[in-house]
Amino acid sequence: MPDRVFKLYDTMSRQVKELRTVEPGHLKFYTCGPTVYSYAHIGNFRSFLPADLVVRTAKALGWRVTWVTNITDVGHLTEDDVADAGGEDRMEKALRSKEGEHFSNIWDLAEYYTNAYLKDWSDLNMTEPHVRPRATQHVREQITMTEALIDKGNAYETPTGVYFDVNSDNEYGKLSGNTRDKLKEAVREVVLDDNKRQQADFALWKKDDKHLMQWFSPWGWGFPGWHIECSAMARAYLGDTIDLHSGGEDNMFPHHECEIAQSETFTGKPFSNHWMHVRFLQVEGEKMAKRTGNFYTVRDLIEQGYDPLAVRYALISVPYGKPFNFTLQGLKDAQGNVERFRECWRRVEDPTGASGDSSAFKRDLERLYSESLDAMCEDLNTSVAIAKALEGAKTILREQGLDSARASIAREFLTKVDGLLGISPQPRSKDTGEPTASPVIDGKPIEVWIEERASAKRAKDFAQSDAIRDKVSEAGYELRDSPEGTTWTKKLG
RNA sequence: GGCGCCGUGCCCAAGUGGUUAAGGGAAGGGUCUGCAAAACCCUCAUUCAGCAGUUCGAAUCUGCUCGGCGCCUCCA
Repeated sequence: MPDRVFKLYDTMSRQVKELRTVEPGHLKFYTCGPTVYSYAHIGNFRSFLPADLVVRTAKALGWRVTWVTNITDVGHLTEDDVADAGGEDRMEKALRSKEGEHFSNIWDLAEYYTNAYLKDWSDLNMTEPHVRPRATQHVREQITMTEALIDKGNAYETPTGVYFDVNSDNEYGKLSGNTRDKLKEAVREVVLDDNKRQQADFALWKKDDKHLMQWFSPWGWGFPGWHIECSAMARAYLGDTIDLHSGGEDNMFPHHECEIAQSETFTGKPFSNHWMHVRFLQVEGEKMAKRTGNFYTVRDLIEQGYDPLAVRYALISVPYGKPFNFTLQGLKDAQGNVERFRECWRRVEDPTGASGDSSAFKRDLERLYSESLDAMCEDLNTSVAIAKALEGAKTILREQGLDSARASIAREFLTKVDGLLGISPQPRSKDTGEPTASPVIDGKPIEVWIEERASAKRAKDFAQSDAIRDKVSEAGYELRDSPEGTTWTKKLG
């Protein structure tokens, strides 16, 4: 296999460039995770999925990967008048609006939504990171870092908290282009906080002895600022300089800008050598919003009968740097293609064909996998990578019956493609457990209808069997006959 | 006001200087099947928003026009 170069767009240098690792063959990668104040929505996962694809691609290249992605379980503030200076804590707000539903306190709320997030993550077949640190478990490191920044003259204490002095960092603004001069010219209305040296200064620590989550610090009771958690956790697990840092495009400023300022003034070394940002998605051509009714969580879509892998497929079908319009039609298209991979696996598990020369078959599949990996190395060109994988699926399905040699070749292809893209699911042993509840139609479970239809078919009473099919169909389910019997699936809305 | 993205067949979409403009969906035809589904085969852009220019050569580069969108201290 020729040595491949893994290229990714780098926000800092504004160009596609090779992803290099400080330690040869070992990628150290940090991804900003969600604040767990509600269910994560498909937009959250649209931005996490490319990180998963970076990890998969790096592994396919034979690299070792250490991937850290955090969970922000202490809320940052809702008001943006002045950098982190005011507003309401997002998690406290969520607790108040949802109090009495499930949660007795804010820690329960964080725990509940953390678990929901982890379930969605796993449903979408995302790679497990090596560490998934939580902000509340690293407050000590955040305090230590804040103290050091005060000592170095990069931060100062006021009656309301500790702030980072952006004037002490000449490079502030290098990622987003929001340099200190430009920030002064910002046209937005801002409320000046007299406690701060300049409005662009952001909080490292907020003094607040009323906050629902508070810790004791050298500055009294309070809680850490939003940006400092990622600096502290990235350093704790990956060291002073990491190879790659990713997040949604909104993270670029202020979050990542502030992380860079904190980390680089603290260590005196580069924080991350490569920056990746994912564009926000739209839904049915509009910004996703609860108000417009186009707001989806992963569990919403699964509830509606969509395959979680189809959701994954749809969300990665367009490269991460392009505007992406998520549509239900696109999701249906995705579902059909995921089914196609499933059909490939069925045939691989049950080879029936006569043996013959399989060398061309092998050569084609090896080439297609290689082209798929090439595409991923070109700034994660998932459109092309998926197209190559699908060509492989068609190559497999074209063989009327696979002999054992071809089945083995096909199995290797499907396994490798699944490792790279995660959309060609190797069937787990005897299904995934969790039997789906049988729907009841006109007072009878669907299994009874299937049995009655089978009897009608045996009696050649096709009018009756078709009537049953229609009845089940009207109830929203589809029957599918196969040599092994009849199965049912929920029809998609 | 600043920064940036996009406009390719009925729909989604890859391609960013040079052989036949990927792939998926839909649609039409066919094979198979009691029906349905699945699967396979065939058909489906002389053309890339418009105009002007650079070039031997442009969907790809430059300029302008029209249209859609994102970010700029809540947000993935």
